[in-house]
Amino acid sequence: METRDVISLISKIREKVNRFIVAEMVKQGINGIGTSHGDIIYALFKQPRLTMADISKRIHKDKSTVTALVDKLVRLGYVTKERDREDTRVVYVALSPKGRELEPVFESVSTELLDLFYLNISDKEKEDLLNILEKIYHNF
Amino acid sequence: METRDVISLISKIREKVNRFIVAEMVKQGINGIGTSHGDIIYALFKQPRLTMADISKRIHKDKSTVTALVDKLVRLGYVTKERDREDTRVVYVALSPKGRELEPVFESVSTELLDLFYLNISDKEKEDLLNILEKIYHNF
DNA sequence: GTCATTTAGTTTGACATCAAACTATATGCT
DNA sequence: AGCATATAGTTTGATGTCAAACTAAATGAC
Repeated sequence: METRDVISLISKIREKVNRFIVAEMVKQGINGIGTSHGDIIYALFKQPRLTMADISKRIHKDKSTVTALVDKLVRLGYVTKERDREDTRVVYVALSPKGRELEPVFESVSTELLDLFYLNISDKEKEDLLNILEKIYHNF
Repeated sequence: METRDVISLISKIREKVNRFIVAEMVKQGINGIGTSHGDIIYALFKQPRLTMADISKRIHKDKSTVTALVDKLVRLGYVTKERDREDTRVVYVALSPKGRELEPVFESVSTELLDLFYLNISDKEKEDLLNILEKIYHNF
């Protein structure tokens, strides 16, 4: 029960959350998608198209990582890549119809996750938690 | 500022913590060591020798991952591997003299990390944070 | 005592990830 | 206009990670 344990707890919780998400997706028949792929798809629900650089910034992953992640999503048929006509360096990523079908699945997994995550946590605790974590985040 | 953000914050904080640790180690002249290697060495400060299975359990990583991590530590000269005479399936991992020299470095990095992490966080907040995170952890 | 099962660890194959080097294109300066 | 610089993405190489298959050794049931 030392203060140091908080850091370890944070790692472990993150791990549990990731495993939960992947497992729930598999239960709903969605295979081969990790949390980073999910982050990309989630971003595309809100913005119909994003460049590789946009995605990199959004999901906090290196651009070369994004190349690999998006290429996998293309392979799985969830998104498409298209070059900009004017600035041919730019690539736009957008959801395919199959990708759009994931939205309700994501919604339900997200709901289940939050229900479990916040089980027996009061509103005040939720608020405190958010405030404290934000302070810590800004310390770095 | 939604409740959902907490999960994303946790991921980001964990990422920051890991980067901080690795960067501080490099500053102190220790290269090639990631946080998982650090976890192994840290465990060996407290227990003079551990089996591969012990380590796997301690650091929450697959046993095959532990094989790779420990082999790297052997290559870097920080630990040694030795088979048990009686049960030759078992391998003991222990710190080398070079590995033991890391203890003060770890101490100082750990202190710096905690100082930064808890900057401007009151004792009450620390306690609340630990309690809430423990509850969440046990939800999974 | 022999055979099945369990246990400890390694190997293999796949993939996420990053950093550095690279390609191609656009922009800016003169 | 022409060259230097900046920007967008990809490729390459290294590493951490897991799961599944594998090897070797110990345990247990009969």
